Amino acid sequence: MLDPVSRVRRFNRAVTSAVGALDTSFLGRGRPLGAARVLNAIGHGRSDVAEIRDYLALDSGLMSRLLRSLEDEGLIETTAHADDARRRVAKLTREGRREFAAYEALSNAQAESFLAQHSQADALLAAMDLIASALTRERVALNEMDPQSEEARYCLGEYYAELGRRFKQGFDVSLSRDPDARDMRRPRGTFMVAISDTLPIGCVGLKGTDYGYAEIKRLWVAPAARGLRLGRRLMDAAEDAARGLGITLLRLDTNSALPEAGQLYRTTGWREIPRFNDDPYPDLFFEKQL
Amino acid sequence: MLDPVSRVRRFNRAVTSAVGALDTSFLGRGRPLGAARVLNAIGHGRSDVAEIRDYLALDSGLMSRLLRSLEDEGLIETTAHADDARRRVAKLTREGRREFAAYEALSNAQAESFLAQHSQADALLAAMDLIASALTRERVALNEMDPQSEEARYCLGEYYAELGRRFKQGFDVSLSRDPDARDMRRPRGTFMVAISDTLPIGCVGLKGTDYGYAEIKRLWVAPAARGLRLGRRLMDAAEDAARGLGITLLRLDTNSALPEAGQLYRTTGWREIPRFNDDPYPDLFFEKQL
DNA sequence: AGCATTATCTGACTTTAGTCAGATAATGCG
DNA sequence: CGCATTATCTGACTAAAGTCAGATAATGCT
Repeated sequence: MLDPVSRVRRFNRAVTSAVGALDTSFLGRGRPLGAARVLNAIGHGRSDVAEIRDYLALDSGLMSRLLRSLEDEGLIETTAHADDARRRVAKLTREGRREFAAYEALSNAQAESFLAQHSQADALLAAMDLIASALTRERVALNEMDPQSEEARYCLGEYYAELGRRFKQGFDVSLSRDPDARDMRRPRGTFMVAISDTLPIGCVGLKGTDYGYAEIKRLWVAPAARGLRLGRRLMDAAEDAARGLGITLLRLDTNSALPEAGQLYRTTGWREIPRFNDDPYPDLFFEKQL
Repeated sequence: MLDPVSRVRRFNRAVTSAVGALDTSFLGRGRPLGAARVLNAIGHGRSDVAEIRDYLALDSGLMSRLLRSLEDEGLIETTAHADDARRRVAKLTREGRREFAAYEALSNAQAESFLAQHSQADALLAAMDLIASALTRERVALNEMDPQSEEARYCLGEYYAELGRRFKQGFDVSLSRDPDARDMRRPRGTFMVAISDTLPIGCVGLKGTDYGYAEIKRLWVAPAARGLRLGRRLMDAAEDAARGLGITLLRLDTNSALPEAGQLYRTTGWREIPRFNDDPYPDLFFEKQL
């Protein structure tokens, strides 16, 4: 009744029936679920037929027929791939875009009505983020992105907000040594964002310097994604990128108010060194030889 | 990307594919999903054919055929209902119980492996409870139960633990006037447990006294179920039960460290009165004329 | 008793999903 | 160039799910 396994199974049952209702909504537009799923995959930017087939785990014969039926409806057009005429590329027609928008509106309305029904939406959303992150853990992509991209800026904003909450004295970016975006772009450095199904849930910056080492900056993992060893994955990726750039020495600074960060560094080959900058926030300094 | 609707939709996607995997596990025993679902419904105690059909939303023709195929496999037996020979009642045979147990083992193993894969299981379970409660809110049953039943004792244990956390001085049941279970059984009183799909998520006691009034005791709502107005439902049910028992005056005591409780009482027709007992914990006393 | 209602069953469908063995055409590579 | 490989398509299936119009028998109600 109250053991963890029962609780997981209760969640499964609750969600299965809710998701069932969600699926049937996709049937509200007079189209079989398979065709609707393909249309939506195309609408969400997947154009390569093989990619869609792979994503939706469809047999090639079935896929071909579904594409044909969407073509007959006038919702998509397929053309040969520019580089490889065996492959086909699908895109929405004007009418297909309209139909896709209708599905999007349906999904949005469903999500909105769910939110409207529940007063404690914040707690609910946090719980949903946590579960979604856990379920998609193995599908988290680490993408190199511009430090001024929308995704990167979102992560940094969350990062600063968290520092503000966790430092006794708060956190003001302008007092800190905010790294120049140019130092976190190739060839001087890089910036990586962990994306879980479109949602940014973590980041790390590699900042080039002129002093014979590079710095790790802005390591952040969304609260909903903690415990999934994402911090370690981000650090590994940053170190790999550094090696690729010919960097042999890394440094970073952190604060003892972030014990999980210090713990991560200590267990992954970093050693504590004396202060190497005059930033007012950090009180711990590390170095790692690659 | 980060708006609430996107977050809900991300959760839906994550859970849909996870649930898909769950469904296919039901196919591992050489039986179509429909038949497996019916077998499991019967195994979980649903015996009335009409009830199962309703629960699984099956057409009567389809249902009939699924029952036949399970009968042919020797997993179930159907008999006419004792009171109404038109209705049929299905129950598992010995072999059916064995097969059902195999499905149960599969589900448990799946839940266990999910838990094993995730280090922060406590946070994950709390999030799952919250979501499951929200999704099944309209299906929460208020059952009259013995105050010494397993479900009731679970609720009371959680209730005491929460008082311990929220009272500055902690909470020790033995110092409080722990109501005698007999006073919370008919005809003197009653005890109700809110059950969401097998999980107790709230309770309330109605305690009879010899002083011309009854008391409301042990009103508790699980953290995962707050915000769903369950406290109000429990109170309404307790008041209804009191009316049914011919009780016309209710009293209760509470503590100002539980502001949401005081708020609930004040907005539902209770008025504050002077202390009417010598229990060391409460500092607020209410009364309501029915 | 007579008649409408109800629960289930049966037969005759259709639709959707999925499988599999080739066919066709483009590409990569020695 | 020739041949293996690859991506897609077509035809010929099967299985599962679902629909619908009666048939059958028990029940409720007057």
